[in-house]
Amino acid sequence: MNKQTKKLTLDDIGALAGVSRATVSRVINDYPHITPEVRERVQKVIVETGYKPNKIAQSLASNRSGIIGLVIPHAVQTILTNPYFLHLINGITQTTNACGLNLSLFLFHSMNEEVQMARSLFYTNLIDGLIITADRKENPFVKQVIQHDIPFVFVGRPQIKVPISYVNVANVMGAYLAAEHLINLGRRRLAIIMCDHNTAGDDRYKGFRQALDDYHIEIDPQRIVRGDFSLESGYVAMQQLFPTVPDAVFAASDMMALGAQRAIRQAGLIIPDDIALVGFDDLPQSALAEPPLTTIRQPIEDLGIEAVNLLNEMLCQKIGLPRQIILPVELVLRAS
Amino acid sequence: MNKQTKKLTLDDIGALAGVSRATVSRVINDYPHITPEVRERVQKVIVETGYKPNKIAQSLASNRSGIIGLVIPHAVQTILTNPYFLHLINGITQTTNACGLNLSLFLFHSMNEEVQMARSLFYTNLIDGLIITADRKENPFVKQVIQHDIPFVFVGRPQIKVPISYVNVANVMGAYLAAEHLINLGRRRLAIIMCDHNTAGDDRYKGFRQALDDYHIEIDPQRIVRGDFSLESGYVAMQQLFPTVPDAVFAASDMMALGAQRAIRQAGLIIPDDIALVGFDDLPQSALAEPPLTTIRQPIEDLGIEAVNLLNEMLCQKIGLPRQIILPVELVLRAS
DNA sequence: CTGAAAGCGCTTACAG
DNA sequence: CTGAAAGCGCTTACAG
Repeated sequence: MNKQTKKLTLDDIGALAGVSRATVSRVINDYPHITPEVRERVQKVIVETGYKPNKIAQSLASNRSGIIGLVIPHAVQTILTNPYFLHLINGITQTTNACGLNLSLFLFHSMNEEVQMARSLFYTNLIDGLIITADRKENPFVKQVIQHDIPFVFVGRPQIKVPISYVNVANVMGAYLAAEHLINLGRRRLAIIMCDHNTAGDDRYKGFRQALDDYHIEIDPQRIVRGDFSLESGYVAMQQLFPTVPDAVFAASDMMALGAQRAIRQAGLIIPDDIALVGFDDLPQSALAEPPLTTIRQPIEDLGIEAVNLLNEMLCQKIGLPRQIILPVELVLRAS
Repeated sequence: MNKQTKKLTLDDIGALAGVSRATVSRVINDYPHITPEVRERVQKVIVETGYKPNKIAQSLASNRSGIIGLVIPHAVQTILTNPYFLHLINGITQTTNACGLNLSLFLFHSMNEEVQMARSLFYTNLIDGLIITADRKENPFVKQVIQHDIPFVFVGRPQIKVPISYVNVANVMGAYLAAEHLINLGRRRLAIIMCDHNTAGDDRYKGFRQALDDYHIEIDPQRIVRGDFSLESGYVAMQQLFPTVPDAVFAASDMMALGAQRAIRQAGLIIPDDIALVGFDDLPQSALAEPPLTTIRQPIEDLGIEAVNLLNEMLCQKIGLPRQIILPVELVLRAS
């Protein structure tokens, strides 16, 4: 059955339909000026034979592979515990599937691997464009990619002065909303578990401070502690915070908030009675936490969708200048 | 700079090195019989120019794209909450990177998408081989893929009678170990939260029953309840179990165990004093649970590594017949 | 509107 | 050991 049939080519279809291979190619590529009857005849043969063009040959001839790469710089620790990437990939694949694009995954496990693979990414003509996650401030890909003429879109704001295309969520606004909410709750001894490993952390810190400024609330420097976005670091950070007796804590990520929550529980304190707690991300587990975590929801899946759409427009030459897309966030009220 | 340089071709390198393009191709592909000096001269030019072969052209000429596809049938719910896939992808990319293979991701969001994309997967010559996750018993890909001549490896045991290649963990043995551990703890009122959505669930149930048989322990049918591998389902299942007063529960997945754990805590019971609880998977969050969850660790990352290696051998024609690889699991002692 | 032909950048028998 | 040449299966000016 299928196993024996030789692979059909454009010429075969042309012969069967009584036209040239050029014409078959044109109907496949929706070239407009074709006599309707001819088009129909060809399409009939294509359907009957189940012909599918050889994508590799198409790529070589058209200089377009239809493959985009998702680059996740080495951050294994993060990726393995963080559902963020799953949501992102979900949004991305949804959109590539819809656009007829192929998604190639470049996940690096060491700095070395990163450097090695970068070259083959840029030079081998396999990939039409790149979506790159901006996970750290010092992202070597940022510098490398802008020196080449491969189209790319960052997910998250990269730390760089030149204008480039990226999609991001409103981190500053989100943190502002979180702080404002805590203030509206009547809390005044606000604390923050921040993280300055990437620009998202920076922006969230900025939004938090902005809200305090706007509401003329002072913050004790002792109530500003750092984590690394992980649950463990949130746990430790919260313990550093206890001596300062905060009545409200904003954790710059849900994972850290979940860690803080555990420390709070173990200290015998009640959320939100003793300490109000707000996270950032709205991970699936946050809704399931005990008590459910109030947090800032960011539309991670949409980030993936928008990234692909933006890149796709760049590939179709519809866009010249770098473009930035900022997606809104929202406060999700739960325990606090 | 880089932006202006025209892309080099084999001919360019040949001209620069004073040899034909065929020779350059041969040194690039490590063809053995080449005069050392010629090889060196060519390699020098390649390094100096930073030449990288066009992969698309290589693919067309060699009929080998170097791209393998990871197919995740539509199971969005699962994938989004389950770190399993992240570990798997991590193992897979580690190995594809090392082998010089490219990984293309095929994640489906509906049955319809699955059917549509399947054809282009099989017929467009883009993909050399497939790694397919066997997430459900009714996996339409199983039937489709075996009708084509594309090499493939399943991750997990598919429900099918014909012999095919797959990598799997010792589910039966793992569940046996779990039950045996509970028995050794002196428990006799054993219960199981099972799931029959896929063969992993079946196998775990089987191993559990086997241990009970071997130790001549009866099980009250009321103590056999079902979930769907999710936390919520484990929570609900545990509540069904309370009336049967079990002193030990084996949950066929950590997510279900975590749900059960919550139900147990809310019922005011203590783990392991009142109820011993064992899960299966060893997710990152299981070690962080309160109390830490005793579970069966499965080497998910290794599953990815072995899958790629097996597929790669198939692609290199080193292997003819279908092969099955079963990776060991181990009991991880924590609270229970 | 359609076809003949060149070309995309490689690989690989076939000679020598 | 190395080169000339054909070929992989498409796309796309160029004519007509």
